[in-house]
Amino acid sequence: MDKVTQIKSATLSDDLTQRLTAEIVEGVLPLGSKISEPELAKRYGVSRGPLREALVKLETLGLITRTANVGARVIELNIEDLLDTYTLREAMEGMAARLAAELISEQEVAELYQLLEDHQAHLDANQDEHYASQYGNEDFHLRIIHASQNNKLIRVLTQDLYATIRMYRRYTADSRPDPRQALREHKAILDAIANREGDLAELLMRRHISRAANLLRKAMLQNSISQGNTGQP
Amino acid sequence: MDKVTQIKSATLSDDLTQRLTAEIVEGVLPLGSKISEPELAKRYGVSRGPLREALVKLETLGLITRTANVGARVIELNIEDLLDTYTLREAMEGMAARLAAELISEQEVAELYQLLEDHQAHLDANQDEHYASQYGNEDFHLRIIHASQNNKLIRVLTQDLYATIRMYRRYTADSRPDPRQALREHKAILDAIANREGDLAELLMRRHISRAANLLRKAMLQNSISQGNTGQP
DNA sequence: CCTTCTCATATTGTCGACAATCTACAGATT
DNA sequence: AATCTGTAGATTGTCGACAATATGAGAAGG
Repeated sequence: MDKVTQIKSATLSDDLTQRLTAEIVEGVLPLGSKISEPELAKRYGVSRGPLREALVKLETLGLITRTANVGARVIELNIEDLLDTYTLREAMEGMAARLAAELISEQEVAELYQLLEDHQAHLDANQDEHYASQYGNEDFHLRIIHASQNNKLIRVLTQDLYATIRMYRRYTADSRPDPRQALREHKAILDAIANREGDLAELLMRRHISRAANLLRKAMLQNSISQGNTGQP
Repeated sequence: MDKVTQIKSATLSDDLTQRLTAEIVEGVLPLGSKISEPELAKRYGVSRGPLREALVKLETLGLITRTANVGARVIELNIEDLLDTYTLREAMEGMAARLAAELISEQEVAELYQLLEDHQAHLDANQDEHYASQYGNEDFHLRIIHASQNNKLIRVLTQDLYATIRMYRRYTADSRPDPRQALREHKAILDAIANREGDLAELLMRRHISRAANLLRKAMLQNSISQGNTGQP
C-alpha cells in the first residue's frame, strides 16, 4: 500500500475514477460483482451525480460494463480478452519501439541503459525477483512508449489499456516471466533502438510482448481465474 | 443528410453522445468553439445531468477537451495530431490485416472481392468519384478490421478513433486520394490476405494508410484549416 | 410440481436547485 | 498609462428528490 487513500483532485468525479480504478485492479471490487450506485455513493460520501460520471469513464476504460436500466458490473477476465489485449499491445508497442529508434535522444538512450543496469544490479542483489521484474519492466516499457512522441499512441497505451494490463498481471501473479530473460530481451530492444534500427526494434518488441502473453495465457489456464478477494457482502 | 435527427436510444445520455459526435464531425459545432452546458441542454431539451455524462464520453473519444471549473471546447485539428492518428492506424490496421490473413473465411474473401468489383464498376460508371471512394474505402477497411476477430482492436479502431478519422477526412475533403489508386491498393491487400500471406498483408496495409496520411497532410498544409461552419453565434 | 402472471420493491435515469469556482470589467494605485 | 485588485456575473460542480424501468417473490392456474 504505497499511494494511500489521499487523492485530491480538482473534481469528485476524477477522484472517484482513480479510486474505483484502483479498487477494481486490486480486487477490492471482485471480478463480475454488481456495482450498486446508492451503495457506492454512500461508501464514498458523494452523491450519485459525480459517481455516474466516473462510471461512464470506467466503462470506456473497459473496467466495467453497463446496461441501461440494469446497472454496472465489474468485467470478468478471460483468455480471449487477454490475448486480444496483448495482440493490441504488440502492434502498438512495436510501433512505439520503431518510432523510438527514429526519435530518441542520445541522453535518453544513456538513461535507459542505466535503468537496465540498475535493474540488473537489483536482480543480483535481491531474491525479490517479482517486485524488481514488475517495476523495472513497467518503467522500461513506459519510457519506450513516451520516446515515440506520438500522443495518440501514448494515450491509448498508458491510459486506455494500462488498467486492463495491470489487472491481467495481478490475477496471474503466481507465475511471472523469468525476470532475467525479460532483462535480456529489454537489452536487445534497447540495442536496436540505440543503433537506430527501427525494423529490428519493432520486431524484438513484438516478440517480447508475444512471449509475455504466452506466459500469462498458461498461467490463466492453470489458475482458472474466478475468485476476487477482500470484498464485503 | 442521410441519417436524420431521429435517433432513439435507451438513454438520453447515449442519444446525446451520438448527436454531439455527429455535430462535431459535421462541423455544426465549430472547431475550437466553447461548449456551454446550459445552452446545449436547452437546445436538446434535456437537463445537464445526461448532457454531462455525454460530455465525459466525448472527452474520452478525443472530440472535446474539458477543464475543471472552466468548461469544454471542441478540439482543434492540427497536423501533428493527424499524423499521430494515422500512425496509430498504421500499426493497428496493419495488425488487423495480418490477423485477417490468418482468420478470414473463404466466403468473406469472396465477398470482399465482390465489394471491390462493385466499387470498380461504380467508378467506371460515375463521375462522382469522391462519394464512391469515400464509402467503398470505409467499407473495405471496416471489413478487414472485423475479420481480425480481435475485439479490443475492433473497439479502438471503430469507436475510439473512427470519429477523429472522419473529422480529418471531412476537413480535408477538397483533395482526396485518387480512388483508382486506392482501389488498386485494396486489391493488392486483399490478394495477400486471400493467399494467407500475413506479413505481406500487413506491409501493404501500412503503406496504404501511410500514403493516405501523406495526402491528407498536404491537403492540410494548403487549406490551413481553421474555419468551422454552419454554427450559430 | 412446475409454469406463468401480477405486483411490490429496489435500482437506474432524469430533473431542477444550490454551492463553489472562474472570468471579466471597473476602479484604484504606482 | 499600465498593472493590480476587488467585486459582480455567469458557468461549472454537486446534491437530493422524482419518474421510469427492471427484478424477484408470491399467487394463481395448469
